[in-house]
Amino acid sequence: MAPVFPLCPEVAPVPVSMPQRQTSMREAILDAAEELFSKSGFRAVSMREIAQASGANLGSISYHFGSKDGLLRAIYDQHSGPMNRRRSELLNEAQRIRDPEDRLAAIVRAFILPSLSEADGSVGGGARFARLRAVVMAERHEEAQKIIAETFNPINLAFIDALQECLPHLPRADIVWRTHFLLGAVSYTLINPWRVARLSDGEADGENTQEALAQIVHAAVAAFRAPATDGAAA
Amino acid sequence: MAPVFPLCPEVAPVPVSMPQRQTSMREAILDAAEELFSKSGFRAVSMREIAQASGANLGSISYHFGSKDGLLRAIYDQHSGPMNRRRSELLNEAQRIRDPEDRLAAIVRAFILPSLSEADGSVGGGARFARLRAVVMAERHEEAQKIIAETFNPINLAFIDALQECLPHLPRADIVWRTHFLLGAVSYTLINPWRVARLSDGEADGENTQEALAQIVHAAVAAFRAPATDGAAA
DNA sequence: GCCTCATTTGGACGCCTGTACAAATGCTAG
DNA sequence: CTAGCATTTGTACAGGCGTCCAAATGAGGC
Repeated sequence: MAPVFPLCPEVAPVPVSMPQRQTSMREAILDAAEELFSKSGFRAVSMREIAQASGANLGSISYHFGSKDGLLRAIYDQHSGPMNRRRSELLNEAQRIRDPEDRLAAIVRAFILPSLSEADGSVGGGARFARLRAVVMAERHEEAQKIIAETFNPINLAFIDALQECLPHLPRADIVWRTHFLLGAVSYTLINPWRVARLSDGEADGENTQEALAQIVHAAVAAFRAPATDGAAA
Repeated sequence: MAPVFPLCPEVAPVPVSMPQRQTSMREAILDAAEELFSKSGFRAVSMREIAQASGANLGSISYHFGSKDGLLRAIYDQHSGPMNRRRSELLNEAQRIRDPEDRLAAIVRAFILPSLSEADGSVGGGARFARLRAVVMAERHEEAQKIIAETFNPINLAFIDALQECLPHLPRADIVWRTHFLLGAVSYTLINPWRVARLSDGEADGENTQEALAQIVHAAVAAFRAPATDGAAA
């Protein structure tokens, strides 16, 4: 017997209005799984942990998602649509800016904002999902990498094209490299937010989204504005 | 086992003297474990896989290292000394440069070169170990994070101090942030070297150490040279 | 009322995990 | 050659894992 969690989050000591999302068990499982995966990675979290955290039965997870991989894919399906839509909108907005300097900064911001902001129109916000992506990517989980590539490569290429338009003098390879570094900086910040605070003795705060966003945009814009990298400069 | 990373162009075909290391079983286990951990992370690799890859018996691993955590710590112990020594040397060298512009670039290079180069004076080179650190760090393995912080924070702070000396006008928080981004870019490149090639249609090569080093140093120097980030600019 | 279908439940399955340990082996010194 | 110690071997263990399934439960249409 496992009488740990009798009944669930829905009829629990919750007031009335806010927790509207917890209608179905399926969503509770998705939410709990995303939370746990983003915190500890994919492999380290067991289906039993997810079951307990969501108040669902172990078998219900299999019933709704088929397998652990299926659960992961469902999480991606839930988020990739809204996130990419948001990024497209922001990119379009940014591209309408005439001044190339301002446009560059706006594009960079549009590129990373949906990954850093807490609200992206879907449950849990974009930051948690972005952290999940970063952590799972680092695990080199094959299925996840395939999904990520399929889902995010097209929009990433659109951003690279937009950047190329701002910086016509740069070889495309340089732009790709710097975009890659930008993604790395975001990932690293999402995975290890506390490191900034530790290295700065609390002067900087890695968990402050606004601060992180301002710092990263500023640094990235400076990097993009640098002249072409001479390969022989090594 | 499969030689998966053809990353290094510099000292590849050494004929006679190098591969004498395989004398003891203990070293064979360390080598195989580092290889596997750096490729797939800590949790995903079982002791049985390590045993098979190293040609050792499962029990021998317990005998030499006590536990799986012990094995991980042994890997860190093997590398952290040489790597930090190398970084200190390079930092000292860099700091002797008079011209602040050249000095900045040299410091950045000294900061990351031991993590990217294949040879750091210890078995397997620094790149594999750095990749291991990046992957394990992303797994949020507690023991590993403790070890990493203990081992690398002091030298990281030394680098930050050196950078501050080159850039006295910058608030320390800005320097910490940009150093953090630099680490993120390196980690991301080590974890996903192929992404650069995919995004650039092969025009850029993420597995080419020299190219990666040149690109990352160039971008980072530009970022460091940027004026202070105004917090209100968000 | 009953029938139906979606969901939930508890448990079982086989496999794999890290660890422990007694026995066998190999090497080195006396 | 033999004694002693370091190392290697094979195996056993207890427990966690993802998956699967038959039975129980629930709610809505007739």
